[in-house]
Order: sequence, then C-alpha cells, then structure tokens
Amino acid sequence: MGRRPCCSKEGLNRGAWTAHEDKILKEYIKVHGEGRWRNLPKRAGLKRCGKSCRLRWLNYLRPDIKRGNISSDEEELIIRLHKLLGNRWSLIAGRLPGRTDNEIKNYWNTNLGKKVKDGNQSSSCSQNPMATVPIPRQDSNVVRAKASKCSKVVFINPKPQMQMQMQMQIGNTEAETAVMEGSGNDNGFVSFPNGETDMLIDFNVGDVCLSELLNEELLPDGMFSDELLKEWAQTNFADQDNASTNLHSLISFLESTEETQTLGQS
DNA sequence: AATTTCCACAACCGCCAGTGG
DNA sequence: CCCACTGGCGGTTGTGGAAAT
Repeated sequence: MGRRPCCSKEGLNRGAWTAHEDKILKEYIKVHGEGRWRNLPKRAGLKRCGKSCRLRWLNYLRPDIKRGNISSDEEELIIRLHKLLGNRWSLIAGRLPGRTDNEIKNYWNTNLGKKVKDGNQSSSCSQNPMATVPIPRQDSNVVRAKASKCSKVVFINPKPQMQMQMQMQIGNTEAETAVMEGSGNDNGFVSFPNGETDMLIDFNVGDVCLSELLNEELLPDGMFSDELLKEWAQTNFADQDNASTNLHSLISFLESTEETQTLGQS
C-alpha cells in the first residue's frame, strides 16, 4: 500500500503563482489562519496542492518576510551557522529574522557554497590527535543530529581543582560509554558550577569541533555566546544522576532557545 | 540582432517525524 | 502497536532574465 499523495494532481495549477492566487490565499489565511493545508485549496477555491499553498505562504506571502538584499552581516552569519549546523536550513533561517529556509538554501547554493568552498580548505577536526571517529565527509564541518556522538571533552585553561574524570555516554549501550581520563571527583561525573570552569564539549562527529568553532570566534556575539553554551552545559551536566549526553541535546538546545526568542518577540 | 549560456530563485518532490485514533 | 494524516524539511528541477558570444 503506497502512501497517499498529498493531493490529486489532476486539474491543479502548477508553476508560478499569479497575483490573483496570492490574493486568495492571503485573504483566506487572514480569515481562517494557517494550518489544515490539505483542505485549504478546496475551501479557498484555489486550484493548487495544499503543500504548494503552504510553501507559497511560508516563503513569500507571510507579512514578516524580508526579501532580497542579504546583508554582509547576514551572509557571515549564514556561513558560521552552516559550519555549525550543516544544511539545516530551517534552523539557520530561525536565526535570521524574516528570512526563509528556502531563501537561505538558494542563496547558499548560488553564492556562499562556492565562496566557502573556494576560500576554505583549512583546518579540520581530523587533524586533532584526540580525534578517534572517522570523518565521513571532508567538505564541511557540520553537526548532524542523527549521527551525533560526543567523543571528547576539552578543558580550556583548567583550574587545578576542576580537573576531574568525566564519563559521557556516546551511544546507547554501556560499551559505547567513554571515560575521559584525568583527575576528578569520585563518581566520575562532572558538574558545572556557574563560572567555575572554561569547559567545552567537543563533538567530534566527523564533522565539527565545537571548541574549534569557538576558538576561531566563529560564533557571533549573542548567538551562541559563552553564557549560552554554559547554560547548555549546566542543563546537560548539572544532574549528576543523569550525566550522559549526546549531541541531540545541543541541537535541541539551539532549537529551544530559538523558540524562546520567537516567543519573546511575539 | 539573434542565439547560446549562465545564474538566481520559485516551485516541486519525496521522505520523515509527530500525533491521534 | 499499527496506521493514516499532517506538517515540515532538504534536495532537486524548471524557468525566466541577464550576460556573453
């Protein structure tokens, strides 16, 4: 049994939207709100697929859309975020108010992708002697939630009293648990009192070294600041009964801060 | 001026995750 | 647990306009 298509393709308009269609869609959403995209075309009297309506609304008709003229600041931010997040356009777009994932994706594919490729074949996690996980792709330093495994911990300027053993679960089984050597507390776990240490988690998932990104000051001020990362670290490590973690938490954290920002704006 | 090539971007497609019955 | 529905995401394609020949 195959998946039911989102709509019957017969008798539907395709290709570029007309001003008239845009008007119908805008007015319908103004009255009825977003959602229920499958039924929307029929109710609104549009000869379009529901998905197409959704896309049109999200990418072009929403009132808060900012179009064209991506500034150099935005461009720089996109590059940094792409280095951190990879092709997660919706997440990147979430950090750029008024920009859509589609616009950023297109901009990357036509401009930044080439630019970055030309100008950057430099450092990689693989050059770090601590790296143990093979790197599947060399062309980008990205975090991929599905492949996330935390493989190392880096202490930057560790204070003597903060040197400790650290255990992190890097997989689902006990066999996949890594113990970071060093001196530390008895139970092998670590907590992060406010401001007590400069500690970074290195997600060597074959794609990214977070500490490398930070050391290169790739992360923009106020975006993934030290405070933000410390907050994340506390969230994920302060509970000593549950000190295991993985990269999902970072992605989730970024997404949650995004939601918070969104809520704060509205 | 006509034709070809290149580029930007809007739109489509297929897949996946979340959710509710 | 299974299944269908829905919304969302990222990759890819199609097309119109600009630039080059």
